[in-house]
Amino acid sequence: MAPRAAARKTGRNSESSDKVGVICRALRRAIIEQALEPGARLPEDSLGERFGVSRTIARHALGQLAAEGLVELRRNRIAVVATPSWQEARDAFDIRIELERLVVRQLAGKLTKAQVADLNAHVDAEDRSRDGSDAVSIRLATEFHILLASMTNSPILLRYVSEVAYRCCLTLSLYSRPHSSECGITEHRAIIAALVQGDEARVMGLMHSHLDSVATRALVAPTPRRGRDLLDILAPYAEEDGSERVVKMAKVARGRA
Amino acid sequence: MAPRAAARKTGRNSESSDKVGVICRALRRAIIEQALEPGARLPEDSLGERFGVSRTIARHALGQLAAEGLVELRRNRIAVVATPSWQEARDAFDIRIELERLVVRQLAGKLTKAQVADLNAHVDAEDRSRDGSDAVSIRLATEFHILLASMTNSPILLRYVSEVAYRCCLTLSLYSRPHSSECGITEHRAIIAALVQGDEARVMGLMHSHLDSVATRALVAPTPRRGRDLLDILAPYAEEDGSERVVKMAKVARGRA
DNA sequence: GCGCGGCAAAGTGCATGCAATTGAGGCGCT
DNA sequence: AGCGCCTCAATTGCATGCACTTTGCCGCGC
Repeated sequence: MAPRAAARKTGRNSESSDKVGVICRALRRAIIEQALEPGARLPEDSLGERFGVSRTIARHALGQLAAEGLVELRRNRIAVVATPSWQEARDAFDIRIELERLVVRQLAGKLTKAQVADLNAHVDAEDRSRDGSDAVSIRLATEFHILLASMTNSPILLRYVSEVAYRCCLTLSLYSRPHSSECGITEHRAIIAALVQGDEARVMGLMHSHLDSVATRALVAPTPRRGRDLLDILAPYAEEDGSERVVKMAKVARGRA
Repeated sequence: MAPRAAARKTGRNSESSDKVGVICRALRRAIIEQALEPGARLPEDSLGERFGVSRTIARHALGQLAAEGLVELRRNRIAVVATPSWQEARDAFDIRIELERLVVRQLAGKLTKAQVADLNAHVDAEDRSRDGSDAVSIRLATEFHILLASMTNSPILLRYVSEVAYRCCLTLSLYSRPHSSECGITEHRAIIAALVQGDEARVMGLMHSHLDSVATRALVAPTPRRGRDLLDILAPYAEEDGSERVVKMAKVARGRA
């Protein structure tokens, strides 16, 4: 009733109930903070119950997350948090390096005062988080890069950088030593400075070496060494019945033998 | 029953009924062949009816395509084929250039005989398609790049190259002159040759200039000039109720000129 | 003691039904 | 005629129900 009168409210309303989005964001965050480890089971019912929605919605959210590579969906089986292979982790970092070079190239010398302030505030938050849990500082480090990407005003670039950064973040929980993280903060500050200064080549170099160092520091072992990895190694063998599979970007790469 | 015995069949079965995937592939293809123009409406019921599934499945497929940026999903409104802005088209090409440089860098000098044969066969097909419809040759040109990406054995790279290539393909139907396409074929052959020869720098340069020339040749006008563009231009203004919105790649474009 | 076969619980795959929202045309008012 | 309200068909948002698949478990035969 009074549809016309309510129409004004509708605008605000349209944002409010994005249930799928809420679940996606929550899960993404839980995954990158390692509250959900790779391999963790994500049954639709439990998800639905936890978030107060039906399986339909939970399922849809899992679909989105699977499209982003954070979740693995196997037919008739419980969805699990993705467990990227070491090779996939390397590939993700390679892609990320190129994408973020693009980001800083577009941004060099073009940041507004407000944006610089935002960036500095974020790095300050990173600094403060060094006392807290590792998980939070890893998340903040990742979000620094996403914040940067959001400043390009390129929705596409933002989306790809976000995705690949989350994936890289996920791999850290698999292949990195317990340590890490705090080291990147000074590099973040250097990147901001170089961006303000506006030297394209220099800032691209900085970003490149920053990510490269994170990658090589993080991805320590050519073969994963963690509790679950026997299962990981066996997975590709146990999976198939012999028939070839279309390039579904599923498991093609595993074979590094 | 006889679950153990039936297990053999299950393997074959698992491939057969991927209804969501079937719909996605069909729609993707229809979109890049311009059977579905940007702005075309995609109601869930019609889709479901056409493919013999329920709305639930059609909806899920639309969700996936929206995640890939081929479809725009607005709450409580009919889904439509995406209508990227000119700027988004440029951004997509920029990203694509970087990603495909990565592809050829990984592939240079590492192609097997079989792979080279596949590539040549594909380009032959492109050649033959010059008599046929523009749509098909555009699709084949795009698929050449995807074929290349699939040879890297990096599922992640393959996924991103595919997505961004499809998006670029989509923009061609909006911003390019009727002409085009056949020109790229000789460049494809040159790239294959350089890959076989194995000169990394050279093949990266070739790929770069190939894509760059496609982009600049294709994206002719800084402001789109096509039937529906008054609506396009007005869309961002008509959209909001004043509250800020994160760059959400929102666009409104209804057909019906 | 050990493995095989089957049963039951858990979980997914999908369709359908109902409420809510939107968009468009009709109707009256000015 | 022009303008705005109101109503209704079209369409989406979401939950629920049913069938099928998978998996763990228990008992049976060897």
